[in-house]
Amino acid sequence: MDGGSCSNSVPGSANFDKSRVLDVKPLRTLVPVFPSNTQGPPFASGFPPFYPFNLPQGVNQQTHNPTPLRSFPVRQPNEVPGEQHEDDDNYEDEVFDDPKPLRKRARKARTTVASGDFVGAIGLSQREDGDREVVTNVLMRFDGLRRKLSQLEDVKESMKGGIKRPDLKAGNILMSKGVRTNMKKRIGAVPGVEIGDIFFFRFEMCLVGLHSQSMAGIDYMIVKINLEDEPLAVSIVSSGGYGDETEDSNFLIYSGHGGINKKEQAADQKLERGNLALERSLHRGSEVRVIRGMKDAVNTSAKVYVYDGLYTIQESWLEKAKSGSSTFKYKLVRVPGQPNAFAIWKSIEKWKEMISSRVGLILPDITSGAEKIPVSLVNEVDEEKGPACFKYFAAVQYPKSFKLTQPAYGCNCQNACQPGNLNCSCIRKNEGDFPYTANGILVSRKPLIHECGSACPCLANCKNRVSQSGLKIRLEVFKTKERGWSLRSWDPVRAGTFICQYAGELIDKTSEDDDYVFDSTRDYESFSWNCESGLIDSSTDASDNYAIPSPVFISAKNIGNVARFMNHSCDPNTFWQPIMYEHSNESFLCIAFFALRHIPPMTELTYDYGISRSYTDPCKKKKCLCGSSKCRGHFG
DNA sequence: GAGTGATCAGGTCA
DNA sequence: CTGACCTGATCACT
Repeated sequence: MDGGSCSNSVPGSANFDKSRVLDVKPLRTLVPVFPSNTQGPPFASGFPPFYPFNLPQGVNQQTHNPTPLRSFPVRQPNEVPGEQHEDDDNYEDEVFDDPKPLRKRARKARTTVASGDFVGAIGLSQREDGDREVVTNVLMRFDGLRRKLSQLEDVKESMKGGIKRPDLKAGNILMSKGVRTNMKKRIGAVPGVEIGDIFFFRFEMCLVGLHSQSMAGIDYMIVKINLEDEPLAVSIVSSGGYGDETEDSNFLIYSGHGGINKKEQAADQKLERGNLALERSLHRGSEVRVIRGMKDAVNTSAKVYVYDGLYTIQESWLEKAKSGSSTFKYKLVRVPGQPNAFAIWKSIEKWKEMISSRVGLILPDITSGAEKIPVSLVNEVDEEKGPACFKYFAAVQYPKSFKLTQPAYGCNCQNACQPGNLNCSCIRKNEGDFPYTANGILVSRKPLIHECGSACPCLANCKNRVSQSGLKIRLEVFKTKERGWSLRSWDPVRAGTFICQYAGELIDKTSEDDDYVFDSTRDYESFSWNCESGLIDSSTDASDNYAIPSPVFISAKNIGNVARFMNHSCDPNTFWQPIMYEHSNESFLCIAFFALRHIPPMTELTYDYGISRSYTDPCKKKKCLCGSSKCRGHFG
């Protein structure tokens, strides 16, 4: 890819009111950065192929990719940030040790107008009223920062005390920097937030203006009606703490707040604040946004929140709890005509209990047990009984010739590799970063991630083996109306979650009649995913706009896994990440897919197929049917 | 182990 | 400025 291009479409780049941008902080420079430092395998100098594959250098590499990859040397203590840190332009804390502060400032001024991308403040008008793009942008930046803070906390874990709340820290930082939207409270829909959107932290809903209380379940605002101030509810979060009735997806019995004392006995609830606002909303027939919270099926200690659209309050009453104290109850009814959201979750619950209740089910498990959890095959749109024949295999098949001849070496950690332990050679290979958070979420995209393998003595519960542990989310292969078979998840998927590898046969190069090929040499649209630098002092991650290196071709035509069903989208919700690990004294490379953002259940999983550089005939490109607003029209 | 309760340091907004 | 509040991570305990 052209790592230096600034014209790519990054979330949040298009519709900013530039005149109102207060503080635009460009991350990327206009000029490609050529690192002089050439240490640090595997992409140290120029453009080598992936470590074990010494394929002849393809034509595409030289002619179409003049930008060398940046290297990722481990930053030495006292190392003066040089050329390679130009991306950190907004890194005020580092300016003092920059040998060329003047030039830096000049560059900043020059690139201000061209920026307006992932990094930078949100325009004032968009802080008040957002749209889909800003909402996505804010959420991506929140999670990037949260993951980074989480990674830093994991390192400090040995130090006692200090409860880990990266979500609060990240939210606090973004709030103070003005990285938020829909600050104006409103009754009814919030621009840019869609019914069915999912959230994993209360702060995410604060930042996009869906529910601006970080803890409280009822959010309300004072509305002037006939010159009188009246509190009206704007949104509620039902998360189970008060024993709400949530069985029917069209109704909800919600309890008022208060009355729960930690030490003393439960007290009567009072008709004040949120309770009063709900009462007034009932009288006025005012609509209330409802967010339903429940346990995350994948990470049972965490919670997921679904925005389930607008409800009206039908009735309210006072109920005696077991303790004898009285509690307010509100019956909310879903406004008809809205797309299903929570109802889908309820259906999935049923399918999980009894697979035969899934309408259109062809096979309960297309993997025939090759994966730890089943992948069902479903067709709800026509009569086709399944995709063309292929052999299901969960991993890549490596031909002999590709196997590494050099001896592999793993780490020598005894139990599980500990973040921050620089004696662990696997961590050192990752520039000192542990690639995943404690619950297995990818922190940052990198040119290559090194996982522990069987050459490492650490135990199988080592957290640095995420891509080797098989499927964790419940997937379904399904027939689409226009785009053949596709893949989606029954479980909600949070950003950075490992989805699957691209399994298949490793081949020399692609043949043009193979629709099931993964080809790393294509042109891929760049995008930002990592934590932007400048938000936290210790953020040393380079921009993730690195060029995609090295030829890797995997054909899933005859042998493959679920990944072969993933369709292309110009606005994808997953991305691929090269991962290397060692096994039986040999190194293996795999392509792993991770969630780019939070993905609600039953949403089609897609990635960017890229555009082949070897086609001279543009007619061979395929017409794109992704339907996104960012659609480039074709792919392949 | 998985599920639950207790505990505690944290945020924002009114 | 204080305090209420349907947090989220962790640990002890079934």
